[in-house]
Amino acid sequence: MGYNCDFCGHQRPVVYCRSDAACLCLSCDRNVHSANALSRRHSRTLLCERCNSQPALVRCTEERVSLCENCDWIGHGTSTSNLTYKRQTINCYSGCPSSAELSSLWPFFWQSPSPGESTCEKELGLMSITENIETTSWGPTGNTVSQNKNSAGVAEVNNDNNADMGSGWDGSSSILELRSPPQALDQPAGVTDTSLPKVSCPQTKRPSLCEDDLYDDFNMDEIDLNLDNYEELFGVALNHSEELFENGGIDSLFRTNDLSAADSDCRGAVAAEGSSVGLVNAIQPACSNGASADSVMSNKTDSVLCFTGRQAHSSLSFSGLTGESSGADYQDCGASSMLLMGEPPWCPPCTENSFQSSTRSNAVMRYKEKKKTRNLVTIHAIEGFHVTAVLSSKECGFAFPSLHMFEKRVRYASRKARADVRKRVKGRFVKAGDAYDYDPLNQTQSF
DNA sequence: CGGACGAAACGACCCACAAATCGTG
DNA sequence: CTCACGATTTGTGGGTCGTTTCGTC
Repeated sequence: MGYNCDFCGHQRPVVYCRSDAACLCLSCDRNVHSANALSRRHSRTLLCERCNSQPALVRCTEERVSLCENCDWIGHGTSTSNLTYKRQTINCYSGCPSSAELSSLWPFFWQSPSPGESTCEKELGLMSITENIETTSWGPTGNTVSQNKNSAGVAEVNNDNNADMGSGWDGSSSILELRSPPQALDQPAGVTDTSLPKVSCPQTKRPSLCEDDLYDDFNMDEIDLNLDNYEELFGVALNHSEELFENGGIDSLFRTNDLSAADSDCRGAVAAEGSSVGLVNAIQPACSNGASADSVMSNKTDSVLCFTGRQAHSSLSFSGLTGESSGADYQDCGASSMLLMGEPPWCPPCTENSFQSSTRSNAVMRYKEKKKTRNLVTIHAIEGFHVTAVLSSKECGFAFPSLHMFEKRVRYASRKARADVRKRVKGRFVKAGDAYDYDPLNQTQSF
């Protein structure tokens, strides 16, 4: 991640593609995401103008700068003057919007002095919309450019917590609003508003999240481990996942996904992001309502909660063979890295440990009991999943640059197919014609 | 309570070779 | 500048082995 376009390497990056985890200039964004129908579905947003590595979530109208969650928190979250900063939520787009539509989506963007001066951006004028009503994989009603026009491209968020707190969570919310509720962005540091409801999505009639909910209803073990097969996870019914969505407040994120079977690869990414984000969102109000940040983040047994998040990711991503995730995964999957930093912006540190020790120990016990079966479920899902989802770079028209998001994703189906049928000796490939002890084709010993 | 021991889990490594990438003319 | 060609690098999966973690005595 740097200060040049990840694709062309010399233009200044302007937008961030979550699906590709790439920072792109507008020209490359257009080129890359017009390659095929799948790439057109990628959800993009502005790049953080401060760190130049993360997708921007908000636009500070005072400083006229687009900021990611981290930079926004660093710049405003700890400052008492953050109340004076007026910020706007930055919406995503997909497809290949024209310059006019981009300007409609991000009116501030074209006022900004930084982007748009290169020939790269001038090409925008030649852009043609092939899917101007292209729906993304995220929004319940289709997070489209046209949809965003209704709100002038921005969902204005004041620092008044009471002002339209739930606007980002209604049926027309955009992906960004789903990921980062306005109250999380603007809630002053160190303030725990006990008047806030316990639900993460006040207007979506989600069940309240109490401490027990955190363990019982929201424990991924209760959900993903019951999956008999991976189809159940990504099937139409989504029976078990329903529980996740109900409890995590991301139901609308998935139900309306109209992804084709051919796009199942992206579907995995959707699941990964959605799951983690939902967890973060659900954890947030729980913390802000008395659950100590320290109890969540720092103790040895804090793994109860942290692993819950890890579970959500590893179980649904269908790519992490190890079943565990690194910190980078959280970054990539869209979850706030604050979760890893120990001081989430929505959860000011406090010393009181509000978790009952017995409750925690019970949760630990449940975790340990189910730990063994977890990986089996995940691996089964992986085996049946990426075989059908993988496309080679030739088949796709371009290489996936976001491989670090899912470390074990197969990049080249042809190589996998060859490796699958290659003869081995004790797991190692052998030269063609040599004696072998394992033939994947007939599964018999040839000695 | 702490050390010793075994079991389980985990990750790194290896192999051949076609495909992808790079460098040169 | 484009193309062709050779050299180099990459990536793929199953088994093995060393290390770490966990549980029991």
